[in-house]
Amino acid sequence: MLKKKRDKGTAPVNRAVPHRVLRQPSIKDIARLAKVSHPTVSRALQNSPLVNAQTAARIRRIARATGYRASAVARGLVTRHTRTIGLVVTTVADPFASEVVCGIEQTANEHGYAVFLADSNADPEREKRVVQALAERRVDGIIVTSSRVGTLYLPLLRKMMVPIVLVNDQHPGDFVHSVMISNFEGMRAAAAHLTGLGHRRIAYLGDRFGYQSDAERLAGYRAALKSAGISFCAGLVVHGDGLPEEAMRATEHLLGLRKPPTAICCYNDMSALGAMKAVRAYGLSVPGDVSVAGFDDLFFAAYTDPPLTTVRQPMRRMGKLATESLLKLMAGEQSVAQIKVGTELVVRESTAPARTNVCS
Amino acid sequence: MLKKKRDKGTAPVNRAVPHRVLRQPSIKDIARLAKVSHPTVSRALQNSPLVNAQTAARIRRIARATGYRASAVARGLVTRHTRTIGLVVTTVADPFASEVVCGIEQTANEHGYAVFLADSNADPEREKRVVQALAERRVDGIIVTSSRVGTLYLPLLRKMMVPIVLVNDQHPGDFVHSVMISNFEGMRAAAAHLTGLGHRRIAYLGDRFGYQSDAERLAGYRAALKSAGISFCAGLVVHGDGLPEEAMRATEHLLGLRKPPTAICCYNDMSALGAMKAVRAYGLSVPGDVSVAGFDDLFFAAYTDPPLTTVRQPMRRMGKLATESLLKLMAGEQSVAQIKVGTELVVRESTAPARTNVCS
DNA sequence: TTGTAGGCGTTATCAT
DNA sequence: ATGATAACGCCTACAA
Repeated sequence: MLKKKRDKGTAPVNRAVPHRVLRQPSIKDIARLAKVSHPTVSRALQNSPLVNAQTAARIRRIARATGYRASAVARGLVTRHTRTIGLVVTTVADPFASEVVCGIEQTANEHGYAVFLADSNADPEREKRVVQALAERRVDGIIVTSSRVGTLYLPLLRKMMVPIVLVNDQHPGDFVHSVMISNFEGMRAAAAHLTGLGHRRIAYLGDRFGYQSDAERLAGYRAALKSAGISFCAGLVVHGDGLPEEAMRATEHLLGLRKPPTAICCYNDMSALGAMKAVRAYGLSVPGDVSVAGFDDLFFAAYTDPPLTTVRQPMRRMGKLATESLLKLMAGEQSVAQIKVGTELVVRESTAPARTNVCS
Repeated sequence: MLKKKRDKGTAPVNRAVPHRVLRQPSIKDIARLAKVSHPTVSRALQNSPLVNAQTAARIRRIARATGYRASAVARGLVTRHTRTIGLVVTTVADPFASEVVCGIEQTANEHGYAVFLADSNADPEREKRVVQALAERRVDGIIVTSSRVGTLYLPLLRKMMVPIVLVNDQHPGDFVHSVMISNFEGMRAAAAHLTGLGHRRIAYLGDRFGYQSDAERLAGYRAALKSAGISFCAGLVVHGDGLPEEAMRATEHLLGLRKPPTAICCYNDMSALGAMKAVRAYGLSVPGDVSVAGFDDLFFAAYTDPPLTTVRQPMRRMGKLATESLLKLMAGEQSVAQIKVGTELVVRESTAPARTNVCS
């Protein structure tokens, strides 16, 4: 029986908490059982060719029988890398983030890396704290998704001396490594789709916390307008916070305009959800009276009524790309600094030709 | 400058990968700088009263200046606990799971614990592997959410000697610690709401992978029927996989029945999403022709058209409760074995009185 | 109040 | 092919 050494001689009563008094077998235990030295056990378990096949087999058998698992923490101490990455996210409880997280976790896992999940709640202070915590845990690399504070703790990240990859960060980055979505092209495609449908009064419903991505999408929207010969109207640009609730308010404002828009380009699908609800609440119909387009193509986009026309972001793949980039960096290789991934316009039924009598 | 010792004498060129050749400062570095011994540094940084206030201040200043952060891996080796918990989830890319994960992460973080996120993809083999990986990393405890294979690797978990808490596991558990939702009462309330509205032909759209929870919800549905004096009709029970797509198919089947239901109780909101779409596609309206009720109250429930009547699960709180339970267990305290959390019926607009001419 | 010595469970470097 | 021995960075006695 394996007991903590410090308990020796004290007849340790197993009181309700077995896991605190018992110890997992160590490499030395296995060595003793196999009548070899610990290094030999270590070698055998790593399938080193240097060890006799029979001894190796015996050692492995014993290891399996005892349920021995080498301690990654002890190994990490000596090898100086933990095969662990830190993943900082504003919140997992967001369908966009959770898809990215999923892609990251999968890829990391496939390469033998474990991931520490850290939620920042979009709170800069908390974000700094969690990064500190990751540093203490000696992660080999860090991925930060949709950080709203990128630049804020940039020096902090620098000091950690581990590679970092950003996914869709919201700040104009002097950061070396990141994977970003084609915000400009994506939104331009959505807006162009709308102008192609004959819409002339098209609104943009942005995200005031989106910074970089919001600016790029707005620019894409303006570019599409320009191409269609439609002059930009600042009054048709409103901002929510990327969530349905605020998007409803912003949409109500739009609908109350003397000359309301016949179409709305939303920063993301969450906003589109709110926009559609607001249009209905106003007694109008989507897309009969106003067309609505989203951005992201979250799972629910195909199930709204009407199904949402939106710009697809390959979220899982973005997570995968970020992880692969980080993996390279951690291996000491070079990696593309700015990975840009393309979007795809998914036309569903929330957008329709503008009604001619409404056109300006 | 701190360099890896092994590089000494070799004039190490800093080639593109600073983090592999540099080393983070260790406690000894700080000790040298502060002209004290390492234990003193250790004590100072832990705010031990045993160390002179001025020396402590000086040490802390130096530590801060150098960006020193004690290595959690070294500490873990000696203290024999890592302040780390493992979180196994079938997939994070699921709005239900991600809410629970969020609650867990928050609570763990507040208590100084880091969480390893492990995705099992509902694959038993993969689930076993990730648990092994967690064992190697010497997590202090494990939370498994919505496991479909609970019993399968139960012995494995036993061997790890760390406490485990399950959240909504899908297998009748002989597991000691878990937090579960009141499936029976929740679904009974939803179905009772429907019978109260005058519905007599009410269908149940379940989840064939839900096992335990599906069985309980089905039982709740049957209980409500019984209370209303409605005899159970097996033909009105269909099963999807908890996702919209399959729910659509199941709903189409229901709608094609000679005597189709006027209301559908769905296993979860995702299924309800599909059910509503199928009803519309069939040329019928929700709730005009058929009422639809969900379960979970995911964020989109308030934004569907019509807004979804559903049974709320306090997902974040469930995560919090699970974590608190695990925290107690890890501290060697007792904890309630089976925590049951209540639901709340949220009546929105996807349910309405049955049309009298349709009643049987 | 501080320093010295040992050990946590591995891997790495030498011998043999 | 195997075994001593020494790190890794920290904490915890115990000694001074």
